[in-house]
Amino acid sequence: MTTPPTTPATVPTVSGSAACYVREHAGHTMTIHSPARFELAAFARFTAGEAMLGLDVETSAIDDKGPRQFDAAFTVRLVQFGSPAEAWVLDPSDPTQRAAIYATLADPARRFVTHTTYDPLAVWAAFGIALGQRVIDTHLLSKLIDPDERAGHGLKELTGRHLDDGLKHAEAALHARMRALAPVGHRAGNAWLTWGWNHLPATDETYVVYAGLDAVYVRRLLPVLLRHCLDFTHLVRMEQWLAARATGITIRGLLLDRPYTTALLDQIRGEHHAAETRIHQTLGFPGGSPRFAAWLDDQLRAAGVTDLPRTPTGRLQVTADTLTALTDRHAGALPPQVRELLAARQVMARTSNLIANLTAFLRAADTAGRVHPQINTLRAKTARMSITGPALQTLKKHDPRLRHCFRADPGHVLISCDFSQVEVRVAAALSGDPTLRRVIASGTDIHDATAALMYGPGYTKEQRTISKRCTFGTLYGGGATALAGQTGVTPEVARQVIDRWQSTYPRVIAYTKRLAGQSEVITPSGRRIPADPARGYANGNYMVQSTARDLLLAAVYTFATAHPEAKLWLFVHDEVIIQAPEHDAGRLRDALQQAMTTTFRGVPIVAEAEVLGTHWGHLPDDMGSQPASFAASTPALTAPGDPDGTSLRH
DNA sequence: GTCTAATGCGCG
DNA sequence: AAAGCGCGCATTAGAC
Repeated sequence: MTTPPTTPATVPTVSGSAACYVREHAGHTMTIHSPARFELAAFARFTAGEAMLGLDVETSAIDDKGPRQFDAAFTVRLVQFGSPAEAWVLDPSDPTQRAAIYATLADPARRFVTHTTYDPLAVWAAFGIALGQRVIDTHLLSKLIDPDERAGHGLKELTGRHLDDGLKHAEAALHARMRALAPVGHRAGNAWLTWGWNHLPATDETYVVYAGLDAVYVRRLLPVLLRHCLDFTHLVRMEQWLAARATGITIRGLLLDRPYTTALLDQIRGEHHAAETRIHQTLGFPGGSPRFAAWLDDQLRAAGVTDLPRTPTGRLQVTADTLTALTDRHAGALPPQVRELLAARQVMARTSNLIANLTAFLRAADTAGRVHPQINTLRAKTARMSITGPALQTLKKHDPRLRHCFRADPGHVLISCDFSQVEVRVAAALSGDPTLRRVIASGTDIHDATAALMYGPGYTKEQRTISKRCTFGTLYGGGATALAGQTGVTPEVARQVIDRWQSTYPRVIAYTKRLAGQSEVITPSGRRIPADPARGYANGNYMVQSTARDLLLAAVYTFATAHPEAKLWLFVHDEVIIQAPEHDAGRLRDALQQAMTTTFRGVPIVAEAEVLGTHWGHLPDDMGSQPASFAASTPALTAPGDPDGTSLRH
């Protein structure tokens, strides 16, 4: 693609800023109307002629670790509406323009195209309007076309690939402008960028042109991407529905039990500090320093302990894991004082992760005590979702104190439902392996039955464990080395176990072998996943993991559309958590379990639902009273409007 | 000290 | 023949 030079043209006006700017890229002329001289009648004519508008917003700078769009200081500085040839850049600080923005966004007949969910969230935060399914996301479409995150799904990359490099030029110009205007003291590192987003004048030509072109280009991109989606338009519909629900979860937010979280953090910090002080006072340097590793290394050498894990530069590796192994194996050989400092260092390792988590919760919460996690509905190649800010899918499950930080809204309870061994069931359904299908149909424990088939009815506990690992290893594409590494058996023994598993379920093996040779995996739902040429063995996992994800989506769709009174609260891969009115908990628990209990190609898919109660994590009774009371201390909260549909807050 | 890449560890 | 899969993010380690 050739790059004709940008043709800046400014339509002169009587005084001050121009009314509009004209830019030409690759033979495409685009007019950008400035907020400096807004004309309501002309804007109304423009919107009346466009059924689908490109939508983009420019906002104040965002701190990713904070409440983002839900921060009290967050503002939308510009709102842009675009057709393929024209953009209107509006400044909401002007009452006339604000009213025009509001009327356009709130019009239930109007559709928008944005890139990512950043803009719909900003629209909610600034105007209280939930766009719901009235918005289509080009990022979502791009992920359906190529689910590989590394394919480049940014708006600049996509428009550069499919249209021309006009946006890239506009962005470069904007950055140059920000650097040029940033005052002394706001130039180091990325400070100029933060300053620019917050303070660049709303009528600055470079800023206005950049903002307007974003809306034009996202609008131009839509039909190009849609053409690539013709083979899976049903997925587009489904994913758009899910994205709107996920945005609803983000908007509603999860209620943080702040008194509990704060008290817990204080307590853990106390433990951490005590351990750190003990080491510092004894040795004269902090437990986290490399000097501690060197000291410990010396002590271990003196005690005759060698052959320990080291970093590439030869330093002793000090992680929670290596410390535990060390204590388990060599504590007896160490003098009491060394043993004690080692234990203190372990406390530090254990508590630092907790502190990081709890701090992140509190930082992410808005003034009402709600966190608004970002949900990427198509993060993994397999379409698995990710949750960030905070990363709620990765909290240590066996320490219920972490999950206990989150609670249902007053008068509500949380209900969780998860699939039982869904990946094994999906593998049975897709491969059609008669033995595995029979095992599942019989309703007995899959791992018990597998061990019995492999070793006879008198199988040992160890044999059950290794055959279970073998089942998962096969689904993941693992081999003898991996199995040996996990179980401690020799690779030869692992090889024999795998052989036994393979002759028990030969059709599963034949199926994954067949998939391994393909350059692309197409799932039953029509999803296309490109294979990694060097790792064809991963294809089986892509297929199974992705299909399991789509079974969850189908079930959630069935449930959520039938029961709008229950609110989706969180997804954890093969588990969904909803929030329901307390008085309705039993009925909605049953309905959720029923929706998730289905049949896939003749194989039963089983799910189990459970009413969790007011909090996510359940504390054992002896932990309940530990950190300060929280039950009655939650302040009355202003309930946000219902963001699931297309609704208005005010 | 500051930055980044790798590692470790949490979840499924 | 051999190959564990998919994530997020704090910590660690090393370069500058």
